[in-house]
Amino acid sequence: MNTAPAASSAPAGGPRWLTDEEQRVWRSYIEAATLLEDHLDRQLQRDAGMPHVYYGLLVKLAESPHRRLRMTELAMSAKITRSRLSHAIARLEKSGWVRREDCPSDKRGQFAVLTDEGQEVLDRHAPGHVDAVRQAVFDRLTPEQQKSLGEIMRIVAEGLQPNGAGADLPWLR
Amino acid sequence: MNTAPAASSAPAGGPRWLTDEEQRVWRSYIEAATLLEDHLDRQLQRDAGMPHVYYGLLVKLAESPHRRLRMTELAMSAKITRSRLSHAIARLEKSGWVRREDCPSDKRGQFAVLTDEGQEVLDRHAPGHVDAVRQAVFDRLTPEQQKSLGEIMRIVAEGLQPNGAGADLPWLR
DNA sequence: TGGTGGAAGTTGAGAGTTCAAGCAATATTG
DNA sequence: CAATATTGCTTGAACTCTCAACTTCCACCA
Repeated sequence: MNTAPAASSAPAGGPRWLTDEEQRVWRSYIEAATLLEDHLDRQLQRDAGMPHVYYGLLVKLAESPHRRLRMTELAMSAKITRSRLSHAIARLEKSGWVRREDCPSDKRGQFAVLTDEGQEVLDRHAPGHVDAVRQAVFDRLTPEQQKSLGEIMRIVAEGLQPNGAGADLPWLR
Repeated sequence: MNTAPAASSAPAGGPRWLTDEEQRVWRSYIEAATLLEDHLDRQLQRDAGMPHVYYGLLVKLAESPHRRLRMTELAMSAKITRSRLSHAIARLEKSGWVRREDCPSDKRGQFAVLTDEGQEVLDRHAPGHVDAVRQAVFDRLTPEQQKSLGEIMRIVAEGLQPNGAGADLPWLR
């Protein structure tokens, strides 16, 4: 959803428009990404009572030593801003799935800790979520396509990473 | 962000967990999608004063006959709900980039029409947006990868489409 | 022709996100 | 060691999105 004046590319320094084929690829990407995010959000909101991102946060915590992570680490790992994470953790705390703990070695620091309830919610709804992901993505792709998707997305993600040879951001603002 | 108890898959009817490799692919997808959407939103918000989705709506209108589309058609084409579109068009109307028009043949119907101002905003910011997309995606992928990405995302999108051999939804609720 | 069911679109409230500003604690530097 | 800059995280307001009504109008059919 974004480009195309008339023909393909401009003569010299003008904007390098997307070719028709590039446009088709981009459009497919946007559509799939929109539908997929929407689909997973809806599935998890219905079944587990939280959006997809929040579920992802619980998973990250569950995989971490002592089920805990510093706020900034969690934010970086989930690729979201600290602000967004602050609000998210506040909400997850209200639901009883996460608890905050002070960091002993740095009085500014906070740990987000997965509670037992949080772990239970995760255990209870993981199968349904995996199914949704399978049905929407993996079951429809050949092994080669899956591999390809992984490589492609890894490249794109790296390019947008604060460090990743591309950006100059102090990490997402 | 979502799956993995310990090993790969369960014996019988149990949930089919993602393999380690599938998990890596999925993680890469989520990260790239999150970073990309964030990046484009920020770019467009800064330069053009609207989020990526809204920009996409203007593009759809610009490509349509008489720069207009019925609300439902626009919503379907952009893969968003009617409700979301209603709010979005209200906002774009306030900004002066879109105007609503009654449909003569169906008194319930509304057209969303791109205004001249809207077209100008689009013309003014398209180059910057194309650049952003190129830098983040196309410049980093080989032609084969681009082709592959297109095929993969087309498949995923089709699977989540209301009709597309998969869902039973009255089109997104 | 007058119900009745469905389609088109909107609305408002609640939830989530962004952005800029802010506070407190740590690191750095002269 | 006292300024000063930086880091870690939070906050509130403005904005966007979702969900569940709700209104209006069309289409169908007896």
